[in-house]
Amino acid sequence: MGLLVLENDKLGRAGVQQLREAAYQLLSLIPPGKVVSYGDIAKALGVSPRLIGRFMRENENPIIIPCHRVVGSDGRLVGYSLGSGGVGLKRKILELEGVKFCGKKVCRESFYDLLGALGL
DNA sequence: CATCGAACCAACC
DNA sequence: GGTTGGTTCGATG
Repeated sequence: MGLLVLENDKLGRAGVQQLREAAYQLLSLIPPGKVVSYGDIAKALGVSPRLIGRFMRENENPIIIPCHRVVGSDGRLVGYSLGSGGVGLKRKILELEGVKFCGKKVCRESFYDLLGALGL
């Protein structure tokens, strides 16, 4: 099953692009009704959370890249406020997916244990 | 719970 | 070289 490109010590310019692919894979393997935080992906890939955010924003495949399934570490809805109606829409989509909301944030149990799934 | 400041890393100017 | 992000965490009130 070899999958994902982990164990990167140093990343060059090309490495970043590879990271982008890995990030997309991770996002695509997130089950419906679950979400992950930028920090989780960042930790899984060993990069800074900001980098992940940039990947989502500059993503070229919004179809296979459910960026709306990515939320803040606290479960708060972030992003999606630049080009869309706002986090309100995002929340609606997540609710439709089956994600449980705790007031203004996503319930902790709705988080997908990405690190655990990767064996970290 | 809201705000401020600092850290991280790559891209952009 | 310095600033900016779809962030995060810690401290403060």
